[in-house]
Amino acid sequence: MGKNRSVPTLNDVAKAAGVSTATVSRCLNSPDQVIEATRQRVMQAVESLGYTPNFAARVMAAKRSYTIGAIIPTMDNAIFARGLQEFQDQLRESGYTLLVSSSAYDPEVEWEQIRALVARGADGLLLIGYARDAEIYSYLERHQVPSLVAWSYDPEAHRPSVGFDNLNAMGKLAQAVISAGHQRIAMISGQTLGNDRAQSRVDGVRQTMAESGLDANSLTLIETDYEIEKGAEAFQQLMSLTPRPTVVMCGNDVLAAGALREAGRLGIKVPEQVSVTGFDDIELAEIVSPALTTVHVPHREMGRKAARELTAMVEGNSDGRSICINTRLVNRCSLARPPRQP
Amino acid sequence: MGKNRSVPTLNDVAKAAGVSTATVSRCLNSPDQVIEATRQRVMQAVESLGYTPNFAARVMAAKRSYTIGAIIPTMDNAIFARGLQEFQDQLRESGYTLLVSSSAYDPEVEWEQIRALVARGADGLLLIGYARDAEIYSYLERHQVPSLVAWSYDPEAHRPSVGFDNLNAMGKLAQAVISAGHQRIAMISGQTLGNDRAQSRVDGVRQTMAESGLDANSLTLIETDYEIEKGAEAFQQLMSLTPRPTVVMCGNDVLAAGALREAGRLGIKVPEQVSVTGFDDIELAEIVSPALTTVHVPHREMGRKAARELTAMVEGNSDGRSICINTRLVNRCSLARPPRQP
DNA sequence: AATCTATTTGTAAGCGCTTACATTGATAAT
DNA sequence: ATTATCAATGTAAGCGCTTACAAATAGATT
Repeated sequence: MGKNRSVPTLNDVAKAAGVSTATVSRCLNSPDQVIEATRQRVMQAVESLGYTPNFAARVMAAKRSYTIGAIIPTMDNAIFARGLQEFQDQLRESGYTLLVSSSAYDPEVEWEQIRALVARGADGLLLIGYARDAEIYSYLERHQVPSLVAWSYDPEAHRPSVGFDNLNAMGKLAQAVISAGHQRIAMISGQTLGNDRAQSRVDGVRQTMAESGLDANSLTLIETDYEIEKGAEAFQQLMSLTPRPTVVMCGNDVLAAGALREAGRLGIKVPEQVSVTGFDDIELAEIVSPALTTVHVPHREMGRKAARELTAMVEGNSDGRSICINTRLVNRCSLARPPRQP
Repeated sequence: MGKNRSVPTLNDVAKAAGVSTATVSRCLNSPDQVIEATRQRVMQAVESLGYTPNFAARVMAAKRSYTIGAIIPTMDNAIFARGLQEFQDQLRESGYTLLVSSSAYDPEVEWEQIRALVARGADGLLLIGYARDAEIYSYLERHQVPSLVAWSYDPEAHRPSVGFDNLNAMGKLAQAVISAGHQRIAMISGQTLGNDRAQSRVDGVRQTMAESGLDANSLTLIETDYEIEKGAEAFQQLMSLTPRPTVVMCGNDVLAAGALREAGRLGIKVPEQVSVTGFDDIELAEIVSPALTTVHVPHREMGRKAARELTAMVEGNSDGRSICINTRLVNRCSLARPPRQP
């Protein structure tokens, strides 16, 4: 009641309960080491003082934070949302808190965020894609913070990751495109610089073209940011080419949605005049019209498995395995045979 | 070199540079208190040891973290993404780091996240909407953590907020709906329990109906989660009613997108047979077809202003003002006059 | 030359918690 | 009864940093 109005500490609780701070700490962290009667007294004191442990102090003393950090390139569209939500839910079940920050696709910012999270005592980190300065990985190693790569899976990379094979997934889609009869293929990709996922998707298309006897160099490629608006702009450029490509493969559904919007605006019929494909199968893909033919990525499954793997690493139960998540083609309406040659 | 492989501390740096820890600390935090020569020596030591300050220790000693926390209801769709991105960018400019967590629209989880963020030393908190247990606010007060409400603005609530007037905004849209001639109005709302934004939007419609001489009780209301799928389900229910509503006003664009998708599936023409409206004007609104008539919320402006206000509060330059952001109607294609009575 | 002032640096006391180790008391084994 | 064993609790040493205060040094002022 008439007590000091400032935030109560462990010490205050100890005094109120007539025990030592050690006992209070034990009540909170390993209750079975404390006898029932004492525990009740302590908990009552905790309750009545409205005590909440100070995290900074706890982290410092215990060198453990039960916090996992994730740095994603952007929150601005739904690409990472679903997977991350599942990641968080799974972590919560295991008693971890997830802290997220976004790097806006800027490596400098990402560096900064990583330091911030590590300095804050994150027990582990989720990173998107492999491509980043080696210095970052050695920094993490020095600080003994386990990290897991997600959204990418590359058997060659000897670094734990839970993701999917971007190259093959896009390759399969390209296969479908080519078997539909397309030869003049264009692609709107995200920036490939520092983005292995984007790069692999481009490579996937090229590789499949080559395997199908097409000239991989004939791929018309535009790189741009992953934004609807940018997808629209790129599509417009592509449509002004002669001869026009008969299909526009997009690096993800967001770009494809932009392309589709622009097609509507230009009065170009999809898929009758031009086919368009996406990647990710986020909700958007089903909503646009025509609905997108795209690659389905089981984001939730990825999030769940990533959470399991990362907690295992943090708790010393795993050195970091890699898990490949299977993607699959989703045939909807935006891909068809090319129009008859005029 | 042959040094100890563990993480370097302030002390290590001090020794390496031949100064006291205080001097090193000053180099890092208020460089102008240290003479040039010393500073260089210290910075060199910092560099060569690869030193990064331990945040927990710093927070504990300084009682200041330069961290702002935000708890949003969901990351699963784009409603909060744009505003939050701008919020973060603005904070970064002022030297703050943003940590985000999502509550999945669950008050318990929100409570937990708030505690987590406060315990982690967040200097201030951004919360979405007013509606939450009074206990939370008093907890924040006791811990002296300034908090700012966003996405809502209610002159009656005497609590700092940067947001928009949900009631009026939706009221204006209802006005447009009614002047187009609609009388059988249905609404698909988000859950109103514990969500003042959703509640206000419903109230806005009802109030305007009453003012326009319609019976506010005649509003057919379905409450559901803010998901595309749910919007679709609700729309289907609504369409099986007799007489059918002539317009379906949705609590946000996500629900509206679901409604539109379902309309397509059912072969119901929008807006010829039924009109549909949204709220938020996220990118989705422009992409669906027909493009949504909706309420435009300047999310970036809100994010920016919220960041400014919250940092001012944290730095003691403001006791927390409230700022009202103006919304505006966006007329696109999904709202038209009701069909002639059959 | 003596004194004062301002600037730069050092000393050391915490910040609130965890945990290794010491202590206590009770029960079991001899 | 004596000793060994064990569970419950207490004692106190940090964890890595900031900052009030003290000390030292160098000019400026008289």
